[in-house]
Amino acid sequence: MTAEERHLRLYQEIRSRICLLDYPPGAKLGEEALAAEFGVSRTPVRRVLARLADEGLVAARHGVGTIVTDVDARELGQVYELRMELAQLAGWLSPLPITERVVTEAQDFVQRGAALAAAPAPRDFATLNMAFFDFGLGLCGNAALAEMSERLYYRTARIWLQTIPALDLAQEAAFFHDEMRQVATALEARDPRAAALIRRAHISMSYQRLAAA
Amino acid sequence: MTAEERHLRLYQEIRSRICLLDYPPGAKLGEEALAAEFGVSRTPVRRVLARLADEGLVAARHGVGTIVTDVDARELGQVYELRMELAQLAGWLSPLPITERVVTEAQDFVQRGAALAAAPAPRDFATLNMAFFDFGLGLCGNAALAEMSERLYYRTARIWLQTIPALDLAQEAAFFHDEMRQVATALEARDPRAAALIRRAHISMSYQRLAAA
DNA sequence: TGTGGCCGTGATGTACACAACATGCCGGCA
DNA sequence: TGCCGGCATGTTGTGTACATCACGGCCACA
Repeated sequence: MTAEERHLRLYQEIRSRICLLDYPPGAKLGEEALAAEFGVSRTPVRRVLARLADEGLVAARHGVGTIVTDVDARELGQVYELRMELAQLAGWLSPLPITERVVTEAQDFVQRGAALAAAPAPRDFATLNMAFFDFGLGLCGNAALAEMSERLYYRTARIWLQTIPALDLAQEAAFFHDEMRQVATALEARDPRAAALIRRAHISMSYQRLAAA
Repeated sequence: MTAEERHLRLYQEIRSRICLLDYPPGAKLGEEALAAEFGVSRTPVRRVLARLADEGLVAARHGVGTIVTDVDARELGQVYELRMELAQLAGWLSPLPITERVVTEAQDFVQRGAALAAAPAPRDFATLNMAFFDFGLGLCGNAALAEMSERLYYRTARIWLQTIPALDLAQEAAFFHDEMRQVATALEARDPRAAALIRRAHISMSYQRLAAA
């Protein structure tokens, strides 16, 4: 395994733990502890934590520790405002041709969404949401747009699991299932712009519910 | 001076050198050489190069060196497409109130633009362009949007100086001067959306001229 | 003379030791 | 009893030696 692959695995693993609240905001990510867990030295771990710090997910303070950051309301609103616009743009800037395989994947997501709605669990919800988001990135032919969208998504993804206790989990799962059904319908019609508009609408509604809670 | 400040200075300095072609695409950035120049060890330098690698400005290859990347035509087009949209969004998503000081700064940029048009020089051109871009970032109240715009700008900024020999330098300086005049006029009218639309228009026209060369 | 393998050289990647720093505790003193 | 200062402890930041890797030149051999 090459160095870059190791870095990517470590990065995605720790990022995932932050977004799934295995490391909640305020948690201390000890470099030594992580190094021991993954069987490497502090150096590659610091490389990953530096990247997470650049992306705003953690903050390293000398003599104290590397702390998972919190998401304040102002930042959250700004990120969602921008995410809405980018989600729509994904349907207009170089959308990739919708292949049969893409449609099949979308239908598979609908089924997984149905299973989630039947037995909702916060962690499964968040995991499926991340997977569906990654699927959406694959439909975007503009690499820069996909990169920015991913960066923004993961920047605030963790507040979702933080807010779930104040929301109706079953209703949220139903909304999510509906979103996937509508997106799948748009993709079956080979209409990337419709899919993008649906995504934008659901991001908007999701934020409204988040902000109200 | 704190560690983060040192990092930021080093980062901005090296990024500037890349965008001003002091380090042209293909150039090797030796960690040891940079460390010696700035009077530090390889460690902080590697921290900076890692960030530049994450942003796509350089590529570190084990056993070879850290190389300044080139910008291919497809990436350039996608980045400009997205930058146009973001430039317009800056006028709509939380634009900051336009103070008297902002107007004064804009008028100062117009004067500097006039001086540049009177005696055009590629490097001065690029430097003023970067300064004017940073000024524009300060008008955007959406921190996420400003961050993404900056990232995208610096990602392809170097192709400008690369393409200048194939363009009409005096004409480009005149275009740039016009852009600053129009933006200043919009800001004097306290109309951030007009300023944003002007920025978008000039990004679009600038790309058309770049792509034709 | 052409070619293939070996090795020197220099680069980035990793590990580790030490410096710099923040925090909390504990004891002395007013 | 309250407060203040020093110190122990643990953390991130830095420096440095070594491991790993790629490239290019050189030499042996066919």
